[in-house]
Amino acid sequence: MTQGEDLARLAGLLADRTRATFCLALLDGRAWTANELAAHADVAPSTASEHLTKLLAGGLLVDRRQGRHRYVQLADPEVAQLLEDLTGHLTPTPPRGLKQATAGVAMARARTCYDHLAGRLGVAITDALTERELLDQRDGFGFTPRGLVWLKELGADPVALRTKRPLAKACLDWTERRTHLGGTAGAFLCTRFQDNGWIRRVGTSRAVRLTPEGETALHSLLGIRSL
Amino acid sequence: MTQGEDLARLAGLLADRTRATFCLALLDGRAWTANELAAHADVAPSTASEHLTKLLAGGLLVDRRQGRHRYVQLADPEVAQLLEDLTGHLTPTPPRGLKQATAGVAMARARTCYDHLAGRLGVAITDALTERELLDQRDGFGFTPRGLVWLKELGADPVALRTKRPLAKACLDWTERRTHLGGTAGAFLCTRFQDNGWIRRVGTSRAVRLTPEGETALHSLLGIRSL
DNA sequence: GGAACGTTTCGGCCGGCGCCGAAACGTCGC
DNA sequence: GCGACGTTTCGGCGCCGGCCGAAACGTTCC
Repeated sequence: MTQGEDLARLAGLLADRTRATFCLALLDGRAWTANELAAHADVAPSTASEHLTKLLAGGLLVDRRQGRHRYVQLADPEVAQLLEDLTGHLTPTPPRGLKQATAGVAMARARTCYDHLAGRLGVAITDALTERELLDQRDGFGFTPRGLVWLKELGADPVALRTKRPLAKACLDWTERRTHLGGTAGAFLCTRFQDNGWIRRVGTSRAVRLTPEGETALHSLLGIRSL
Repeated sequence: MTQGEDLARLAGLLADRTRATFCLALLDGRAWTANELAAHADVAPSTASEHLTKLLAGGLLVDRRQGRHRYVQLADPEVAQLLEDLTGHLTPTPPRGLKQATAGVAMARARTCYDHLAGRLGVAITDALTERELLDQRDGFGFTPRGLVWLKELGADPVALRTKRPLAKACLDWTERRTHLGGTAGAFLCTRFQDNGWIRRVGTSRAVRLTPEGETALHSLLGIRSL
């Protein structure tokens, strides 16, 4: 009985245009300031502040105060997963206009899913890892011993990756309808690729673009030719 | 941008105590009448009617009119999956009182998840199917040729099970945090078990109880001893 | 036909919520 | 210290949405 109230409370957090826009923006995994979000959702800063306190209190977001700024981001990967689930269940509205259409194409090709890679790029990497027996999807979803070595060779710190959050996690992709690699390993690969200049963010969106260097690197590293 | 509005609209459907209670009740997979739901959520019939039209319009529910009754149920298994996802993300509130506690134990042991079996029973069946190589979880999630024969021997109609909805689908269990069998095959097993008198509903809840006949049947059929 | 029953529509009430602008607070840089 | 800036608090406004009871509609049962 009280379960219904809890569900209503959770849904209520997202049942507002402005708050929903905030959360979707935060799905890029970055920390935003209150002002940025206000501008993005086209509301007054004071309004944004009120919404943020609600989302904070609801446990969907966490904040980090730095000087006169207040950075806010999704509370944890589970929240991101929840949002991905929800957006996946939306009735797909056909894109209006060329701009949105090309943006959709870029997102489908490669994007970040909270803190790891998704889209065709994310799936391709996951497939390649599985094919080379670095990742094992047969029982559970985890790295093989050889896969762990591979991660280490890429510069991963085995200790840093051993947290409460699972190393590898299957994350469902709503454009590909396939699973791709999440977890701390997925996050590591995403930041590593970015640091190496293999991928670059497209504008301020969640879409990313594979650089020429990234293309050759992916080919030599995992045998991925093109998307 | 409009994506935020869509998400808000979807969440808004569940952002009401009464509507959330309706949806959670409908998670048992059965069709309820408007009056039953009104009584269950403790609101006037007229209020329930208004909520139902909203949920209908929102695509979460479908209705079937029969005489002077209006039966309503979840629109499709995807909606059920969405609701399961959401409830799984709720902060688990400790049960208050002995009644709720025992109810929780029964639910954890065996329950229906929309139209198939979940809880320890559901997971045990899925594990047994996998172990006997009737179900294959290695790539994708599907029945092996031998598994299809097994289903047929249980009385499944191969034609009836071949619909747009997948035969086997991995469904995440929020008490066990493991996957169990959904899809048309999962639904078939659930109704078959019920028809055979192997399981019986506990009161009007989603919890089910394994009958003595069911216990011996599960042992001979899949080697499952006890939960 | 008439009574009982499930359902729906309508009006009206009430509370809550999102929004803004103004003002206050804190921090940073000069 | 002072101004600029990001953020928050507070009133106040307006509207939307949930709730009910009364009445109407349709079906079923007798």
